[in-house]
Amino acid sequence: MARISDGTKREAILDAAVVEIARHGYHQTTVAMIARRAGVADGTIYLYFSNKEEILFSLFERAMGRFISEGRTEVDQGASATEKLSRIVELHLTLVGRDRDLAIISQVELRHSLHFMDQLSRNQVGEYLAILGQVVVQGMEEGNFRADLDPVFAAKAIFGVLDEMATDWVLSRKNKRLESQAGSALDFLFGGLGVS
Amino acid sequence: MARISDGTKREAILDAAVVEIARHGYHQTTVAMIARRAGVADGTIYLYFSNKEEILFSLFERAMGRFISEGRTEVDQGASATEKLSRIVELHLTLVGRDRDLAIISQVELRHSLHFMDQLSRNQVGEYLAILGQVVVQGMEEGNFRADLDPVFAAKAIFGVLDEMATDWVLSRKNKRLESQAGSALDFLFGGLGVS
Amino acid sequence: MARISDGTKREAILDAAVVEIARHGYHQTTVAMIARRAGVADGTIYLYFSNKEEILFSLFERAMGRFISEGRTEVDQGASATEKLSRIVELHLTLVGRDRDLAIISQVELRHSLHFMDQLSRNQVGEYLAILGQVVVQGMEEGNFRADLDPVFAAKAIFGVLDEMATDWVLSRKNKRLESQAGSALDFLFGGLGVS
Amino acid sequence: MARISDGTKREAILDAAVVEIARHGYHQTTVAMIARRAGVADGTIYLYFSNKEEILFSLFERAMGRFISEGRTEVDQGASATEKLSRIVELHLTLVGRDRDLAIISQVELRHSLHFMDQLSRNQVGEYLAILGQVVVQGMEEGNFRADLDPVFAAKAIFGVLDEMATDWVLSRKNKRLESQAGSALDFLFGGLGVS
DNA sequence: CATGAATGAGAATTCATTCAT
DNA sequence: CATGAATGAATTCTCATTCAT
Repeated sequence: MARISDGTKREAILDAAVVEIARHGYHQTTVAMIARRAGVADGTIYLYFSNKEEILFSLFERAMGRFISEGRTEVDQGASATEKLSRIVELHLTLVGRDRDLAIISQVELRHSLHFMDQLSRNQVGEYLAILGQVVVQGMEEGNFRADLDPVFAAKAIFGVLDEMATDWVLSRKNKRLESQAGSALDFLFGGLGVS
Repeated sequence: MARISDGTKREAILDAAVVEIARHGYHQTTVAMIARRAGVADGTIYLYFSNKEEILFSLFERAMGRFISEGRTEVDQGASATEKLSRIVELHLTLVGRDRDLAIISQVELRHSLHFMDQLSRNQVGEYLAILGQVVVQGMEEGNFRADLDPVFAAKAIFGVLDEMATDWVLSRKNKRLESQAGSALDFLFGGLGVS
Repeated sequence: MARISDGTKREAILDAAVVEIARHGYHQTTVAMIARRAGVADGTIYLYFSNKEEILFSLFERAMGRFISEGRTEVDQGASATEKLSRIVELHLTLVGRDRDLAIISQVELRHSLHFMDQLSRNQVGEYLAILGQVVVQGMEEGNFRADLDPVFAAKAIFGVLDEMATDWVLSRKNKRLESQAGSALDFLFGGLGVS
Repeated sequence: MARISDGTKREAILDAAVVEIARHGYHQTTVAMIARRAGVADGTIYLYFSNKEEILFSLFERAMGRFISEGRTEVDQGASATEKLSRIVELHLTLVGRDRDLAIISQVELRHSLHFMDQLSRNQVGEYLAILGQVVVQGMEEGNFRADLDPVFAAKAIFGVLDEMATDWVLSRKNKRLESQAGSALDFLFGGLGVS
């Protein structure tokens, strides 16, 4: 019966869902478990979400919302592509590394099904890739990035590196901060293996 | 009542599982569906696998087996690290791109749960990363790769790029061959964004 | 859709279980059969019992509860041991003979397994034997029962006679009332075969 | 693949069944378990028994066979009823107490279902009760047993006492020999509680 | 006679979702 | 808005039994 301080019951449900799903996995988490942790009745969940899957979607949207808005802020600042990318990388790793439970969900639970990944890819991830692509284009225009790159491909490659780092961090239970590797990441992204 | 194709019944069950799981997702696939497609009785499944999850594990092992053995072959050949990596990248993309159903499973269904990913990561993926790391070390020793790289990190980054490409290919239903992007991938891996 | 008879849904389920299990035996009785007779959904059973076996346990407890409480009442009344035993014997036979379905369960179904009998023996039956033993002790102290008896053994012997009568009554489908044999039983218990 | 020394495969199967059923209970014992212990293939069981239940029946018959034949021998010897009963009681307790596994089966597993108990009661147990009844009649004719007894009832009472002793011995895991209580049993059977 | 791989019917149990209060 | 008791569809897994070899 934990009463929620900050605000809406919807938020409380999402907060509870993050913990339960990160701990037990989406399929092992029952609606009742989420309800109990959120301090509401089972049925109450359905006043805010039309079904269990929508909780997962909403979870993701809430998290991705911050992600993109902050990412876009970086991009919108007048910096150079090099600086922008640096900031995005750091932001990505910082945001993911901030909340392990949420990271588990975004790196593992959210990838449950083709259907689900499709949604992510088409929407939020797609938007994120678009932002990355814009930065790459800018870098090329500024003459700082190689001219022979396909920006769409490069965006995916960047995302791939960051995503793998995040997954690796989730799976290794070390306490090392994820963003501490931002330097190595940028180093690799900027120069690759350094083959001339 | 499809007759067993390649020989053993176990293989037939795995073959059937690939198709059904790729098509419907692991959780929506019932053991009965796999049995029907394999042309065996439901109970027969349990003569070869102790439970449903073990089918998924076995699926992965079978696929990863080829993967690693072929990957190791590339590495064991006396070529330079640059050549080795080229071959590995092509092999990776070719193998994944060869069977879309299997790719769906490896890129999506196999990542069902933390528990499951842990297994993958600790075992086969870990071994794969080790191979990549060795190639990076070799490249550094040969003077072709930058000396300031952390080989472990670089291996993960390479894997991240390839893995993202694979996932992207699975999600985009285009018919474009996955290995056709091997050149772009190598280009990126070798030189990154080209920031000097 | 039989409407609940006595009040609570739990009772309705137990009532239904008595009938079904007596009629078909524990193993041939499905949870669905009990649910249907009780007029509830299958899942509802599990709101009141954690599994099928617990229904059987609860059945027994409910029945044995009355048994012991009434038995103890007899003992607690200030009568002589001879009178007490008479009353207990009559009560035992009357209670068992009152409901043939319940008798089938207590004499047959409840003795399913070592595990199960252990439970019974350690708990309710043990308590019942203790009561019988107390009566025997009292009878000896009053000088009405032989002094050379082991009360613990005597209690078991008494229980054995009553239990065999009950089982015999269940198996013989005659309509003869079980308690009509109380006289013979007491006669035997008091004097045995009359060997001097 | 233990090869059986003494004789028939049928016996080996029954021997194996006694152990497995005593250890795990009838329902938890699979035909495969019995087959493995007997050192035969699953299918072989069905060359000797038409189904699983028949194994249980046969088990009982084999055991009861000795029982009755030895019991009848006692009766057929020219002794007095008092002596006969003494011998029967000792024999009963000795035979049951000789093999705990078999005792578990006869006291617990064999009482699985109404259907099953019916069979027992109508056949072997019925015959055993008949023998006991004859002894009681003889005792009355000899003037050693009370004249006012119903021999049929007395036989059941005697059986009830012995049966309860056997069950009690099975459930109490003490090592005390069952036949060591033959004296107490006879004492009780001959004189009851000694109420005059 | 013996085998043991294959069968497939069968049942307990779970849990997302509803709806009367 | 909130509740939580009730629902009942859905699915894994077991195992007695068969039968081709």
